[in-house]
Amino acid sequence: MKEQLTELIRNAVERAFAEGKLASGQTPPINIEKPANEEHGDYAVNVAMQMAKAEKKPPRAIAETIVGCIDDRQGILAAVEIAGPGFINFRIRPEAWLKTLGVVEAEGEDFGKSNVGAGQKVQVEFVSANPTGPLHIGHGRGAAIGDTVCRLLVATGWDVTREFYYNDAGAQIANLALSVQARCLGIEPGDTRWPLDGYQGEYIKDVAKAYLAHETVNADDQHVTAAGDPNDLAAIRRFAVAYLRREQDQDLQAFDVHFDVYYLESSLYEEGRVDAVVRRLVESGYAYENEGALWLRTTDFGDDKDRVMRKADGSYTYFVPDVAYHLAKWERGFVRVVNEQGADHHSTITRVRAGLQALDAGIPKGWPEYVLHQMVTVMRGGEEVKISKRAGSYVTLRDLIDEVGRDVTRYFFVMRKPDSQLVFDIDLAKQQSLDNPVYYVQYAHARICSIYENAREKGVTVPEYKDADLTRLGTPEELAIVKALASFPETVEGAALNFEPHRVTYYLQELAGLFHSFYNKNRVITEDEGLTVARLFLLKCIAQALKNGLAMLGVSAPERM
RNA sequence: GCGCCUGUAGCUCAGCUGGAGAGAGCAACGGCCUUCUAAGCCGUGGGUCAGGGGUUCGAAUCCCUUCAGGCGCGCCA
Repeated sequence: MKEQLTELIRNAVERAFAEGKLASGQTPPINIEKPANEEHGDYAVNVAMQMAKAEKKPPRAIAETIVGCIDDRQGILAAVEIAGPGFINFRIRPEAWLKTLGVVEAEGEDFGKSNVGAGQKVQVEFVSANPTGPLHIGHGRGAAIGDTVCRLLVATGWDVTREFYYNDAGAQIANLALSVQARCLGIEPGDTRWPLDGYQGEYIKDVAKAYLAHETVNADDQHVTAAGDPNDLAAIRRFAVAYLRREQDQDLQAFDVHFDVYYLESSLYEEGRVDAVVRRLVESGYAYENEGALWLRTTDFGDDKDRVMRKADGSYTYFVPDVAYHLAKWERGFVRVVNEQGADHHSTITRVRAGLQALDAGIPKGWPEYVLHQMVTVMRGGEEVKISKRAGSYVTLRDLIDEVGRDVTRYFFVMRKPDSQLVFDIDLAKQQSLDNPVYYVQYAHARICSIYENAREKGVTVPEYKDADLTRLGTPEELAIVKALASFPETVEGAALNFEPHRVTYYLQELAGLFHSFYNKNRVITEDEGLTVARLFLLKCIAQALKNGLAMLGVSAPERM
């Protein structure tokens, strides 16, 4: 609908130019918006105001001219008015609105999708937790946002690769191996032989026990049988990584999050990519030696200080493999790369981009893109639950899913703009009431299914578009629903474009609210067969939109609650 | 001290990339079930959009600044 109207206006402006009624010859971008006030119609456009300067005419006069040039061949307009400082307000004919329901049926599960991505490759990296412990709440938010962004990109026509990157060989992993080894040998935290900054969590004991028992673990990307020898540190490391990767996989599966690629930091070293990147950076002239270390002049690319690449001890800082990894992404042909990560790592953005620019590899300045999410605080019984890895008091993602369910967890994590901090209220999440927006939306879907059931018992089947006489619909509540349905694709597109899944949750709550309101005011199944069929069809469209929207969030649409 | 994020109703938060007397949910108060799920609906009250400047025909939205909160500022990842 919005698109049709945009064309109509653009044509009108161009016709005005062609007929010499307007002089500037420059068509500004047509911004159509939905006025907050209903008296201002269904849509409003501000072109006349935007053109005022170039035309050297008052906006209202320009508006008059444009309106005079509108050629509404399809007859979608009921009224056009010029209002306020120069807005052109449009009212769409109810029949035109109702026609959009045909689209909902025709597209079915695809309703809401579009093809702005045109099948181009995009890679989304998210979670990327190191295998040193179970996934915690922060990873959960990242997983929910990242996966939803992927679903939204798929829905808007992109060819999406989901990728998980992790460090399987660095200092932290060495520390992990030492911690497991200590447990194998019966050493406890606090013991003088306990490794410095060792991982103290209970789960380390489980890893040690499994290792000593020669267990075999199969993770998505790791398959290792334990050697069982507490003196073989390398074997312990391999086993511990696989074990904890498997744990994380189970968490992710419980969350319905799946990856296409697991990328190992160690492979960057094995394939010589890290050395190659350092060489290229030295050749490009942005590197220099100082105090025994090799530095990169990242300040040339907006960083606030230069960064060390190779430490005095000869090893690399983490940011070098990071650059190598992103160069590899670029070479794999991703025109777009999106990194979803916690905002506490935001300083890596400048560094990674600076490193890539210093390569002179023709990588665009703003590549890769980032979605950063702010911290999550967990509340239970009105008190904050502290998350401390070292102390072992630990709210894991799996604990949360087990306690409140996958649907609620996913929904809550994407309910807020990633930029704002999130308070996860476990008590609220567990409530099966109107306080809980997930159930509110799901209930609308279930309610519609229940009405279907009822209709079936009375011998009425769910109708198709061609069976329904939609002119029977026309109450304000019904039209409000139809208009909301028509705006679903725009909502999805906006959410995908801005990496803002919360827009979908707000949309769904609004649509569910419109339905509940309609339901309380009207009966669907009545003696009036024509009206019954028309309304059943409207409900079918609502259910479709709810289901499709929930699917984009990875949340189920139950038929019964 | 510097960088990023945030500041909107008592609480939790939207505000469609600058539009037309500022919205939703919860909480408070008052109503609606012999009829398709009351896990629902309807109504009422509630605001210096943190403060101050600026740009603009027009600012919660953009720029500057002050204040408050969070995160980050390693030859850690």
